[in-house]
Amino acid sequence: MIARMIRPVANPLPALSDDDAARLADMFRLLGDPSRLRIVLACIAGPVSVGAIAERVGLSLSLVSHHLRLLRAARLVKATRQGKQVFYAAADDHVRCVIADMVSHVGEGPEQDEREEDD
Amino acid sequence: MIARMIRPVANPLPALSDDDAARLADMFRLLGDPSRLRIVLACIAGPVSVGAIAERVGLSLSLVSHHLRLLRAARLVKATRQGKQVFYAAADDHVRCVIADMVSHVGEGPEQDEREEDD
DNA sequence: CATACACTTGAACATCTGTTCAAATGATCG
DNA sequence: CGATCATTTGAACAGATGTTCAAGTGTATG
Repeated sequence: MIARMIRPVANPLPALSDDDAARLADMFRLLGDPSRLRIVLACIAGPVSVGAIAERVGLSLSLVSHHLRLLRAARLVKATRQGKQVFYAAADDHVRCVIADMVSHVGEGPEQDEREEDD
Repeated sequence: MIARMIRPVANPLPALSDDDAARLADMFRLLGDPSRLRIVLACIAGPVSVGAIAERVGLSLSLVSHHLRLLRAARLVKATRQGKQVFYAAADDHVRCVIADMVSHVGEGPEQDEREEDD
């Protein structure tokens, strides 16, 4: 019940420059890979070590690390060293919001490819 | 003022299945291409013809059509025929939200690649 | 110092994906 | 019907991208 709270009906999106659009696209592209997205989802849960992530999502340590590097560079996740381990967490609430919104969108309709729907 | 309204601090994101994650990733991947994202942005403005989009974003008719097909299949945009022309618009407010949230994220910090920031 | 653990890095490979060009479809008008 | 406009489609190509394997850091422990 409290899950789906007051949703502002979307900001006006003040005319992004082509450069801004490119930066945005970079972010979306990072979330656009299933493995990487699952890694991000694992990080949203809370600070998790690389090994824990790898096990959770069922990917090699190496691959997870590669992905984390990209996500870190884009500031989608942030890292914290603690002894031998490195813990990763979602950078801020925006990434959670973005994903939550997209979940809403997907949950909307079972996605069928039709030409028009104005009949 | 009314633009940035009450922002719920993000839904709990109720444990997505690997399948759901894949579907989500598909959506994000579509927004992850600069050309395609600019097309979506053009569609958010309001119902626009393919030709108008092509001119606005500076891409060939053919390419825009190819992209629109993918966006349509993912229900990110919806099409409406009107005479010879076909008008496209953003499917719903969710896509606007998603993009707006990502804008917020990018606007947050000028993105630098550091190992840790807990000092 | 040497060993072991946790993670990172680099190069190589196969695959996917955006783009282009040419041809085809659909719709309106004379 | 033939012509023309608006959009779509298919095949083909170059470049980007995810994945793997092997080797390289860095940190604690004995």
